[in-house]
Amino acid sequence: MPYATLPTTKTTKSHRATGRVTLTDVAQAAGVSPSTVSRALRGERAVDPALIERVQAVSAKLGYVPDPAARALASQRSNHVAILIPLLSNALFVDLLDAAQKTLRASGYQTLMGVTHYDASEEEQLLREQLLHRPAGLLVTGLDHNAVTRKLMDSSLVPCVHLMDLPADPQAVAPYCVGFRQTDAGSAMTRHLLQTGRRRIAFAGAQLDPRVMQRLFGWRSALQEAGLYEATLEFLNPAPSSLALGALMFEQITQQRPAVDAIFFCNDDLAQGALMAALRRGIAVPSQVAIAGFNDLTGSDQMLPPLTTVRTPRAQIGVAAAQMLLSLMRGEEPERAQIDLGFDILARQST
Amino acid sequence: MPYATLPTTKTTKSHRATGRVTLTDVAQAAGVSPSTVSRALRGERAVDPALIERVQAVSAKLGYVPDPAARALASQRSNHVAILIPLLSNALFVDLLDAAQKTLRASGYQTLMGVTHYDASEEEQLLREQLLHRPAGLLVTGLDHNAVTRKLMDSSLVPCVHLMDLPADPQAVAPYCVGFRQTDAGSAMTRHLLQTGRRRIAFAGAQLDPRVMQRLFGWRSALQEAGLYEATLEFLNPAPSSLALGALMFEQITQQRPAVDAIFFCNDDLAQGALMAALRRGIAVPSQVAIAGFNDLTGSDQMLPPLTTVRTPRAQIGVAAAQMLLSLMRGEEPERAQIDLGFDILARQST
DNA sequence: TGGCTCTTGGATAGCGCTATCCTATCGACT
DNA sequence: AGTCGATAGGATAGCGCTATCCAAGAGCCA
Repeated sequence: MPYATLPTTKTTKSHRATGRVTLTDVAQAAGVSPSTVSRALRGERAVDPALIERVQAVSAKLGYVPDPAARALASQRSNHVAILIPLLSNALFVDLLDAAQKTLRASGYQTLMGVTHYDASEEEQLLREQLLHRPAGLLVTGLDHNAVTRKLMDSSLVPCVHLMDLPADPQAVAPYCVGFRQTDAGSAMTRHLLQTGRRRIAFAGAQLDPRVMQRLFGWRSALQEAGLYEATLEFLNPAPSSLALGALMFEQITQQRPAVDAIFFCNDDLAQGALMAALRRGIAVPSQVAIAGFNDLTGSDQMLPPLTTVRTPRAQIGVAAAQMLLSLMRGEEPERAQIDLGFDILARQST
Repeated sequence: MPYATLPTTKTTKSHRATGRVTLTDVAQAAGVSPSTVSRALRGERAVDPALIERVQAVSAKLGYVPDPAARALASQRSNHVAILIPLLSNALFVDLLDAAQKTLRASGYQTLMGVTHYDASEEEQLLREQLLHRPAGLLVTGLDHNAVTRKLMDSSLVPCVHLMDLPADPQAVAPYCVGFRQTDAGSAMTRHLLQTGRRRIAFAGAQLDPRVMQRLFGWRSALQEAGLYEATLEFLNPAPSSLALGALMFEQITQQRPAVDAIFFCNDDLAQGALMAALRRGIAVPSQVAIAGFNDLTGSDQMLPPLTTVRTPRAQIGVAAAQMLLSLMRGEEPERAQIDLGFDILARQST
């Protein structure tokens, strides 16, 4: 092994030695070149199986761990995956984050979280910062981004998967998406309410992000089909969702439109608040007014009465999107650019 | 400007050129050395103010942005701050994360999140991974860690602030902590229940993490002081907290010990579930049994009746801890190693 | 004026890897 | 045999920055 006998025993430490076990240390101990160690440990190119084993053994013995910064600098790729979500105050996105993060970590990726607060320019800024770290992949919520953001995503060449939404065209070959059809979910719930005999079905939406708007469109089209749509049945409030806002909206709706016999809230936070308000007011649910929510958040099954809602596969979306991203990062082409994970109508006692 | 006239106009691009605007580009354009650019932009050492201005102008014109990987490699310090929290399924920690993340980002730090699932060895593994990125700082939840984890934290020399808990000794000079006294909060709530005339006050705890245990100790000591402590008033369940579990525990307690006139739940998830269970069962709160929670989570004020709870300053803890960490990362010594942000008893109608 | 420190800018060697180019070897096929 | 291509290992130049050492000049005092 000629390599080990080269003048490698320099005892004069550099003036910037860090004490870290480096790839070169492993190479010397194993009697091979740094290139070989690098290749053996990364499974890059063809390396003699016996050598791979030797290198792995030596590397384990020395406790060698690659330096991510050096790797990122040399290869122009880090082991970070950036994920952009609108809010941490909505359990929906936290579940998404949790699932994606867990899946990515299992494959050795670090998650860089960015919170956009539903602000396109903040999203742009965050993306800019995160691209500096040359992430190996990108997970972003939704399909609506400003032009600069889209351009950044495209020109960075970083693999990217969109969460929650699907493009209108089911045959689209781009972009990569994992989610479900918000519009369909909106009309499905509305149809469920129609089936239970409701005729004046209000829609209550907060935050008014793209997904809420799609649910609104779904509700509209279902009501229009039934010939029961009225613009005054729409109650929209741009404030963030909360139980308190749900309670407030419930009181507004029941006062302004006493004839309303069902309210479809754009998410469970609002609906839970409405149920509590109904209890306080002594308004019977569902006999006086039916209440439906969206997302099946924790606690919705514990309400009085238990809340009818749409169960959305958010954890599955996080996992599937992470898996799709992992395959993209391996350079593979997923069979489908879009994955529709569907939804379920959970008909409980509030409707 | 001699520097600009050096043989710097080599048009033969390297075979690995990345197209990025580098510090060297800025140096050439500004007619100074790379060292000067580096120093001018980082505010390191003394640099002629006029030069600083020129460098900044040139750097802005060229759109120069430092490469974090190169920086991390050269300086052995990244702009990452690692934060370890037990769970994402508990809003408490998400609020903490949100606040800390926001504060750190405003100062140019990227947050690396790690979820320990209350598992000491998972915490150790996460810390190990995160230390590889040579974080500039560390935020960890709680003071209880296994020996290896503590050793890793110490020997890494990375500034570290602990969240939520405070050491028993109020005069301790280490470690750095931001939180409040869980034990005191536990006894304060118990005393509040005693003041409202309750005599048989049960404690219901889930998850049984160190903070829950401290609240338990606080409850115990307050009851012992009042001469009302009985071991059979303790109801502990290691499962994670949830509304459903709260409902279950409420039913168990009211069945096993019908004479109990108050239940102090270790957190609001459980307490909210208990309130809903009471509604379902027709058990009057607070007249038959008082119910108290902990943390003042979202929705607790919307319950029927509104939930008495302990308002904990979790967002403030996140901000203050991040600020303390920022000053430590600047090399400053905080005036106090511990910051006690206290708590409030929110006496609402459930007690 | 000589020698001293104190400032300020420049030169350069890494930080620890990977990408790229090169070389040696081995078959396989003319 | 001779050529060619494929395979597997080695050598080395960066990746883009910062830390360290140096040098030149300024200011100061005896």
